[in-house]
Amino acid sequence: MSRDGDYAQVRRAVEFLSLNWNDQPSLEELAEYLGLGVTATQKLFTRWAGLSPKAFSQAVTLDHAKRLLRDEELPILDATFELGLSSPSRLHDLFVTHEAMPPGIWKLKGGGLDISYGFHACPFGQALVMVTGEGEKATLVGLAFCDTGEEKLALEDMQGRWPNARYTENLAITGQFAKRIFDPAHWSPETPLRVTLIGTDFQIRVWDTLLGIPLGKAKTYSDIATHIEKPKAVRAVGAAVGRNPISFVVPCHRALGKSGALTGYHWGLTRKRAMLGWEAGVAG
DNA sequence: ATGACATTCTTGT
DNA sequence: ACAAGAATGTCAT
Repeated sequence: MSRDGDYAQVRRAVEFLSLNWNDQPSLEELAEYLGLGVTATQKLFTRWAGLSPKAFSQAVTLDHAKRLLRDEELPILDATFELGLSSPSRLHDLFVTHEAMPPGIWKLKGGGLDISYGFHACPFGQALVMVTGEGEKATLVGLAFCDTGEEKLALEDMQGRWPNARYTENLAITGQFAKRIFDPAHWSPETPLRVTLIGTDFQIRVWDTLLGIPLGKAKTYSDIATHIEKPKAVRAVGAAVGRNPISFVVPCHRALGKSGALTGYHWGLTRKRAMLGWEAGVAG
């Protein structure tokens, strides 16, 4: 719970670090900017991500981003077989089973779909969770982020994607998902997270590819374009990645520009940096 | 560091 | 059908 409340300050820290990314700010400078003591700053970060401020600022540098890209190692995992089958590097990752929604539903813009939604505090601010189905068959269709006070905008953004669906607030249902997603202790292959992708064919192939990028790794937009056998569609890939309705679970934050630059993020570049830094802590 | 432009796919009209 | 735009990439300056 303290971890969730920390994001407001972590966000300021990440902003500060990316603003001054060229001249490695010292812990003292960071603490001063935050208006905290040096030890309070230390504690804030370890509580938030199990990462010291220094380790965190290293994790969000260009160099580190390039390192994520470099390790060629495995080709992108084929996302269609990930249930139960995992590479070592995936051991600590969030496990997901996913299916694509029949194109008909996409064309109807969510018509006939009942969606429960709810906001929950998470390490990256407020998470908007959207779920269809109940009990065993409940499946995640949307995940968005915003800062406290911007909930309405985020909800409108998401509702605009499937304007014909029926929306009901239901914190009991969405809370289960939130807990499972943001607490690495709940990540396990035995209880994979059920996810349903609603989008065009092209988008789904792109999101499929994203799901195959393990924690602690990243791919460039052109890597992804090559993987779906449309090597020149880099720009269209960027658009599709940005359109991803299940942010974080479908790890769109692991898509980087060829130079390692973070290029863009629908829910704010700062959040993308925070996610990568947080993941560096989870991975280590 | 900045800017022009090539290129592919989605989406709204 | 068509045109605009997108979380890119590359090359020139």
